Order: sequence, then structure tokens, then C-alpha cells
Amino acid sequence: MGSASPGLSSVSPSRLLPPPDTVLRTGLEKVAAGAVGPERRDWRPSPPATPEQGLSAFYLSYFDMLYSEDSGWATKGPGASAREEPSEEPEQCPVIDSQAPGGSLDLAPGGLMLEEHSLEQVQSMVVGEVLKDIETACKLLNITADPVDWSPGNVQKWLLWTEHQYRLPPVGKAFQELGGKELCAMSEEQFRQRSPLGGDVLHAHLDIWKSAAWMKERTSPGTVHYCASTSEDSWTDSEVDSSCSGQPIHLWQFLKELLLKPHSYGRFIRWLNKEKGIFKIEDSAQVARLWGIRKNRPAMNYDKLSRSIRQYYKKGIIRKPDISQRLVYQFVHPI
DNA sequence: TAACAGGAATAAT
DNA sequence: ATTATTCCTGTTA
Repeated sequence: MGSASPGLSSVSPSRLLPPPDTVLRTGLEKVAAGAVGPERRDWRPSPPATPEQGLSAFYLSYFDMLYSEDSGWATKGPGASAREEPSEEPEQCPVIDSQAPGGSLDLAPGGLMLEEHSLEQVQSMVVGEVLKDIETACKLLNITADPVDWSPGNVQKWLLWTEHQYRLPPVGKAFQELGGKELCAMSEEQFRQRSPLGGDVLHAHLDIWKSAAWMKERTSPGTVHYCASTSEDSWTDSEVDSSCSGQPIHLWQFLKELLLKPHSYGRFIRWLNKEKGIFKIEDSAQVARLWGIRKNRPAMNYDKLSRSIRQYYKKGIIRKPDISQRLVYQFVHPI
């Protein structure tokens, strides 16, 4: 759990950086507004996989994290460090699934759930989580945090990932050939022109990235950020860095990174037994798609991804668990 | 029907 | 040279 708190305390944007905080917050509000907005819900979730409303899930997922295992001040339940057993429903699902189709997010104006914690606390918490998620996405997509530096290819990756992550309507080629600089220069209106359906929300997301990059530059030009070597959970988060090491990422590294972010990817892949390294791919198509985005392999699918996993058998990196189950694999690991 | 196993050729680095 | 991708045949649940 340790990875969250140091990062947050070091960022603590609410007091340090009033202006960008508000910028980021307005971005979030825009995004959240998109979720509950009146006629925003024409599009259907592109994959039939889960019935989530993309954006509310986005906002909620951060809220959810405030109570999740690796959060700093989270109220730990009775079975705090208990294992994640092979039972159904990963921990974040109840929260996300609980949203009524009407978008009853009880958290913006009234703050119904915030009696015990000040709104500011929560906000800075959310901001911190946003920053962390952006960093994860950077590693995952192999792009820089600052959108201004993006190549057209990076822009496409970001678009694909954002659509996918937040279930936006597909934007297609609307932003083809645009570099990060041009993208950042575009107004919300221009976004809407290019992509009438989700352009505004996309713009809000980009706004968040821009603000985050801005903040990052202000706080720590030479980021050393949180590399807390939380010993508590053994090898799982030890040598997964994957981005600092140079070299193209390996599939097993990629899978571990997804596994490390159950808030974001727990619906696609999750641990069945973290100690033993047993994990299950819940949504093979989505995992393959993410992998394809990461490797710039648009034709990637689970058939091919799984072939790559099978190559690990003889190398002793991944194997099938003793009781073989569909979509379940195990990292062999001598720690 | 989708996941699984693994051979083989090719591509990417 | 290693690793991943692509395509394939055949098997399993």
C-alpha cells in the first residue's frame, strides 16, 4: 500500500499550487459533468463487456481509491491485509456498479459522503491520484507526461487509450496527423467540431493532462517521485519499472503493470493469488487491445497475445497454474 | 465457441 | 540472437 501516501504527501497540490489545482479541478468537473449531462449518454459503451458509464466510472474510480487498499488515509476494513481470494467481484466493482443509470453521483455539490473529511482533503487526494494515473498511463503507452511533446503517433495512442479507459465514443480519424502541440492549441470548440460526440470530454481530459504537466514542472523539475520500495508485498512491485530500463517492454512486464493498478484495470485482469503470482485475465479482448496500443500493433488480439504468453512457458517466466483454468496464468518466481 | 498447445515463418530490435 | 508477431493445425472444455 505504501506507494500512494508518499506520492500524495509530496504533491499535496491543494495548498502548494492554488491556480493549477483549480484548473485541474475544473477539468475534472467538466469530465464529471459529461457523465451526468443531459444528452451525453447517446453513445453506448463500445465493448459489450461491462455496463459502466464511462465518465462516471472515471470519477468514481478515483473516489473508490480513497477507500482502497493502497490509499494513505483509507479506512481499512476489518480484514485489512487480507488476501484477495479467488472469489468473485474485485473490490472496486461494488462501488462502480452501484451507480444508477441516472448518474446519481452524490459527491459533487452536497458532498453527502464527505462528512468526516473536508472537501479539500478529498480534492487534493483526487488530484494526487490523477497525477499517479497519468504517470501510469505514460509508462503504459510509452509517452511523455506533457502533451505538448507528443508526436502524432503519441496523440493517437493517447486518444485510443482515453477512449478505451473511459468508454468514450470512438473518435476515429478525427485527430489524425495532429501533433501534441497542435492538439494542445485547440479549443474545446474545435474539439467538438472534430468530434461532435465526445470532443468536449476529450478536451477536458486533455486539460487535465496539461494541468498535470504544468504542475509537475512547478513542483519538481527533476522529478524523483515516489519509488517507495514497499517491502510489504514482495516481488510484485519490485522490479516492474519497465520504463526506466530503456528497451522495449516485455509482455510479462506489461501484464504486471496492469496488475498493479486494479483501480484502472481490475476489470480486465486481476490477481487471483498475488502471493503465488496467479492472475486471471477477465477480459481478454481488452487486455489484448491495451497491449496492441502499447506496442503499436493494431491487429493484436488475444490469440496472438496468448501465444506470446505461451512462449514464456519454456523460459520459466509464466506458466499455467497447477489447476489449469481458462484465462488463468501464473508468474513463476523465485522471488 | 473460445481457450489452449505448440510448430513454423517472419518481423522487430 | 532474442523476443514478439503472425498464421496455422489440432485439441480441450
